[in-house]
Amino acid sequence: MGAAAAAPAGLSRSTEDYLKAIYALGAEGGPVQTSAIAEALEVAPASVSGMLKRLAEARLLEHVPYRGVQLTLPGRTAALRIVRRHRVLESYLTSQLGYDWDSVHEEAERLEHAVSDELIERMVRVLGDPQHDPHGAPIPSRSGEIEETAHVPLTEIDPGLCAEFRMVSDKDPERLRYIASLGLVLGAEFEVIERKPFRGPVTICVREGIQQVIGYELAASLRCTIVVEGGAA
Amino acid sequence: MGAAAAAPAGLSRSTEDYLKAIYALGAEGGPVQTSAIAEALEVAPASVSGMLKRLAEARLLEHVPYRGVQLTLPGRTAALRIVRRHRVLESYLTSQLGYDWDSVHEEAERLEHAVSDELIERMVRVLGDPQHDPHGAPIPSRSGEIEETAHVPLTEIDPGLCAEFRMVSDKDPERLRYIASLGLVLGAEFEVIERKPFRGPVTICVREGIQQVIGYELAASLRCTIVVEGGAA
DNA sequence: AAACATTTTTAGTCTTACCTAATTTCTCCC
DNA sequence: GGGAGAAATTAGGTAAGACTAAAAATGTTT
Repeated sequence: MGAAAAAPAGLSRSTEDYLKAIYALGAEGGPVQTSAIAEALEVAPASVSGMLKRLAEARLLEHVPYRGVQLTLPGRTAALRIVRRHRVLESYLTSQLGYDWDSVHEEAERLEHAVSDELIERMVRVLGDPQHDPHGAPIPSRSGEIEETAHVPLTEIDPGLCAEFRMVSDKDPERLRYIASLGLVLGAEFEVIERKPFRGPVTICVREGIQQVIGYELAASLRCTIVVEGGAA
Repeated sequence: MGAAAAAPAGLSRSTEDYLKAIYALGAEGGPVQTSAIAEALEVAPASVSGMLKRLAEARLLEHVPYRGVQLTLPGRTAALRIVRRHRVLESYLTSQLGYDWDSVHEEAERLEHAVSDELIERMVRVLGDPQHDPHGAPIPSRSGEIEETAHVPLTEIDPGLCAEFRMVSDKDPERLRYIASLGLVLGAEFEVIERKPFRGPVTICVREGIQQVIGYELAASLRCTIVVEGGAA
């Protein structure tokens, strides 16, 4: 039973988008609301209701009317297959075709529905089995396992501590360009200098003498791990 | 005026498939019949009639009812854009991702509708501006120009002459595998030994002492150029 | 030129997936 | 416990793109 849970083939582009969105929204396991899906996919809530009925009939999710939805195992497996495709594509486009981390998302978003499993596995082979995409997100395995990320938002790290920048959402190109302009590339280490109250900005020091002030919203999107001084040796 | 004729963006997958099929069928300039399109795309003739009406309304082709269709300049440009994508993809998948010439077609067929122009141009850059796809078909330029091919079917080459294998359709994987198994790779030189009448088989000699007998249908699909003995120096 | 065959088009359905508008359900507050 | 407001669903419509069956145009034969 170790293998994948019969990932259903031949899902429509729309179906794949819904499953992916529901998976992303329901990462914590709780039920996902219609309005959240509507917002994520930029469609009217009524359209979502209609699609949820079809997806529930196909046993890809369970729908409790007026309450929300939850992916079934086959639904989750199908969603993770798309997530794998998306992240492998982002990795490949970045490493082999010169894309920047702010422009790959859009391209991967279209390609993920068109590539074959074989092509994805060929890309994986060329890349040497990458574990994370260019934004630090873990790439699910072929059988649908995904690494648990235990990252902390920058807004929750106490001043004085050192941290490493580990992950950020790939959705907004402008934000990604701005982050890079601050000197924050994946794996960058920095010290938290100050944190203003009431959702105020966070000040960090990326390199000796260079401080950056980061607004709360942006800081909250930066996922980090706290660096233990002298971790090795 | 030198540039492309305003290639319309945002065509549906179906629309792109129709334009590509009509372009391929109408290579000689004559009108293309409904039934030919239906057969090429494996849809009912009635479905083709419906789509032709939409395409004519969009000014992508001219439709004379009961007679046939012909692409307009914008239609031809759009078709050549798809052909370019398809052939660049086939070249890239073969050269960079280890696909064989018999398996690339299917993958390219799906990807051609999903890739951006930017990705295609990036692939072109990695490949060093290839002029032909893995089956010898010319790759249209970005502005929609395409090389005229003046190849001869193997069935029309007289015994005693030497020829070079230049191009073959990418559609049938089994046929491609068989062709390769005969020692016929693109650019291979051979001598025509014998040609039986009444659409009979053609015998060729690929290497000293090794003769191959090729059925008429297959031989007709092999496009070649006649080799002039001692062409250089 | 009439009759038959072929090709194409029209007519009428179906499915997917979206929309707006109207209704229903849930939640929260008084 | 009743009502206001938010959220979700149903109802009814549109567009693309496919289908089958029936009708019309074209071509071929005698």
